[in-house]
Amino acid sequence: MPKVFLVKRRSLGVSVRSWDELPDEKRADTYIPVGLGRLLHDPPEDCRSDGGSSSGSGSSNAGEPGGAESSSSPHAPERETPEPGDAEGPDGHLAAKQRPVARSKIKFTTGTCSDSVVHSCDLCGKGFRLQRMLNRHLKCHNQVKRHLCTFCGKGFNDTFDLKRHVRTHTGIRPYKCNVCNKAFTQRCSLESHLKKIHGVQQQYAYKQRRDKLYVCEDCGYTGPTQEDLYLHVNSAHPGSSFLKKTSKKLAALLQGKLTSAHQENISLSEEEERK
DNA sequence: ATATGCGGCGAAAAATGA
DNA sequence: TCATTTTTCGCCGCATAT
Repeated sequence: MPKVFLVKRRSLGVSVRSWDELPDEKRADTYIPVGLGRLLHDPPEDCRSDGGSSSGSGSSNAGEPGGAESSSSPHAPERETPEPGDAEGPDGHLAAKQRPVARSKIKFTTGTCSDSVVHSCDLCGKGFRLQRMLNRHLKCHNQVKRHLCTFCGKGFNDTFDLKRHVRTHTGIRPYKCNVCNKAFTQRCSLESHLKKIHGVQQQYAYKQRRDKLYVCEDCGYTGPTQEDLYLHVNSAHPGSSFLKKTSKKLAALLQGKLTSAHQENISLSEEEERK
């Protein structure tokens, strides 16, 4: 398991987080911050750009055990040519890139030392079993972030990281504590809360997958299955991009169900009418 | 085979309480 | 001011979709 070391840098911006107007019970699941509308037009300091999230600009290296090299700026690769349509938001990627860095998490790695490792990163020496893992890792060294937050312009390498970030703007908190009803945006936050506050230890092995929760990013609705979520989105948010992204297979399957259910309803109502 | 999505870990930063 | 809790996010492993 590779060891990583995070180096702290003083935050430059002032936090905009302000959920204290509402009690947790009320902001559970979904809470759209009052200032969101304003935020869209006037992004606060803290939410500005990435720039440096991981590709820290000139942070000091606070000691690197094992002599691994920093994965960030000192050896940062030349900027890759952005792919077409890549990181070019509606208001332009440049705008996002020019914003000052609010927070910096520079991750240093010592690399993985294993015989099975065949693909190693030229920039930080980290090794991976699979080429595709290395390919993805290389994005960490890239200062251009492909996925931009439409609310604040912050960029991410990973779509899921962006999705997760967006919840801080939409206030969607799918993970609810069943003891005190407090809600969290991430499962690990909930689990940490359960452990520290309620002394509830999760019955999962290291890295064991939990039951997947299907979350509607439009309203915070959570369902136990993908089908359940699809049906919800289909009826509540017909224009949602989720529907476009749903796999064709599942969509066709569910559409079939919907249609047959619909036809069943029609024949039922026709029958009732006849009566 | 490759790309994408998601879950999970872990750590920094921020918030909150004593 | 310090300790504790919560929030946020970087990045890796795995599963699934393309």
